[in-house]
Amino acid sequence: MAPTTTDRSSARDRLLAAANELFYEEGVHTVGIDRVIERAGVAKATLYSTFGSKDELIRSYLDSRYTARKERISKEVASHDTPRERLLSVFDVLSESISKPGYHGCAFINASAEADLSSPILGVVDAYRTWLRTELAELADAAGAGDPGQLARQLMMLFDGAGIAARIDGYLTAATAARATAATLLDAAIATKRSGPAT
Amino acid sequence: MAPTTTDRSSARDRLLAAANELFYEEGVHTVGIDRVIERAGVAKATLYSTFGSKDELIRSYLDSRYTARKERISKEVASHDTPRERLLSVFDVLSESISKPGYHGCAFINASAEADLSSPILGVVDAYRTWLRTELAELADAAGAGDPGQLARQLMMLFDGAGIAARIDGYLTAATAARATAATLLDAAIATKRSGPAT
DNA sequence: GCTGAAACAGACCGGTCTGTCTGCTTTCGA
DNA sequence: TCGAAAGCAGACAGACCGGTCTGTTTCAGC
Repeated sequence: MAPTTTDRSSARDRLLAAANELFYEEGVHTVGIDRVIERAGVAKATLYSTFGSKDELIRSYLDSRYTARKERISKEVASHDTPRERLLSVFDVLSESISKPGYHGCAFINASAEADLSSPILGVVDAYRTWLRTELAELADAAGAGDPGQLARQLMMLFDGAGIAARIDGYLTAATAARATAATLLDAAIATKRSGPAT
Repeated sequence: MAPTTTDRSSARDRLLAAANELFYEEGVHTVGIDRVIERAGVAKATLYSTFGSKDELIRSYLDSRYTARKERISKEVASHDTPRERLLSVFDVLSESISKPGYHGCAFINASAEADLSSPILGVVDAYRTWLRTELAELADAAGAGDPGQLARQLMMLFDGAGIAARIDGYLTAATAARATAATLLDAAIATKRSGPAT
C-alpha cells in the first residue's frame, strides 16, 4: 500500500513542487498552466482532476508554504531558551530565506499583490499573517514587553520591510539589520513596562 | 496656443490618469489595454503613437507617481522646522496616503512584484527607492543620528512594512504606529552617537 | 473654404491563456 | 490473468491579450 500511496500522491506532489518553483520565482499570474505541467511531468487532465482549477492550485501552493514556514519558525523558536532569544530568532529564519539563492521576497506578499480582492488566496495570506503576528505577540509577552501586541505590530513591519528591501534593493543583510532593530525596540518596550506607559 | 497645447497633451494626460487609476487599483498585469483606452476615451492608435508599448505606458505611469510623491514628501518636510519633525513628517505623508479611500499599498512595491527581472519599470522603482533612502539619510543626519545611513535603512523597513500592513491586514493606523516607532529608533540612534558606537 | 495633421472607432492578426475532451498506455489489486 | 482506475499526450474550444492597420472625423492655420 505504500507504493500505491506514493504513486497516487506523486502527481499531486510533483505539481505542488513545480508550482512552488515557478509561481514563487516568476509570479502566479505570469506562469501558465502549461509550464507547470511540463515541469511536473504531468498531464493537464491530471492537474484538473486533482486541483480543479488554477486558483485552487495556487491556493494549495501557498498553503504548503504556510505549513512549511510555520514549522520552520516554530522549530527555530523552540531551539532557543531565553524569551529574548526566542523572539529575535524569528528574524534568523528570515535571514536564512534571504541568503538562499533565488530569494524573491515574501511569497504571500507577492501573491497578494497579484491577486484581486475576491481571490481565494487571500484567505491563506491572512491565515499566515495572523498566525505570525499572534506568535510574535506571545513571544513578546514572554520577553517582558509592556504592550506585546504593539511590539508584535512593530516587528511585523520590520519583518515585511526587510523582505522588501532584500528583494527590491538587493539588501542582503536586511534581516540581520532588522533583528538588531528588533532588539532595540524590545528594549524600549521593556523600559516602557518598567516605567509605566507614557501619556 | 494654450488650447492647442491642452488638446495635444490631453490625450496623453487622460491615458496617464486612466492608467493611474486602473493599474494602481487592479495591477498592471491584470488590466488590459482596452480598458485603459476605454476609460481614457482615447483611440488605441493614439496610445501606441504616444507611448509605443504597454510597458512604456506602465513606466510612464510609475514615473508620474514618482514625481508626484517626491514633490509631496519634499513639501511636507519643508513645512516643518526642527530636524526631528522634518524626519518624522515623512510618515505623515504615508498616513495621508493610507487614509485615502482605495489605498492599495505602495504602487512601486506592487508593480515590482508583478514585473519580471528584465522589466524597464524596475529602473523607476529603483530611482524612487534610492531617492527616498537618500532623503531619509540626510534628514537623519540633520536630526543627529549616529549612523544616518543605518537609521535610513531602518526607517525604510518601517515605511514599507507599514504600507504592507495597511494593504493586507487593513491596519489603517500603521503609518501612525510606524511614525512612533521611528521616533523610538531616532532616540536610540542619537543616544548611540552620544555614547559612541557600541562595538 | 481648403489642407493636413492628429485623434477617433473599430476590425483584424497572431499568440497565449484556462479549461475540456478524447484516445492510448500503464499499473495494480482481486 | 484480467479489468478497473489512473496517468499520459495532445488536440481542441472559447476567451482575451498586445499590437497593427484602415478608414473617418475633427479642427487649426492659411
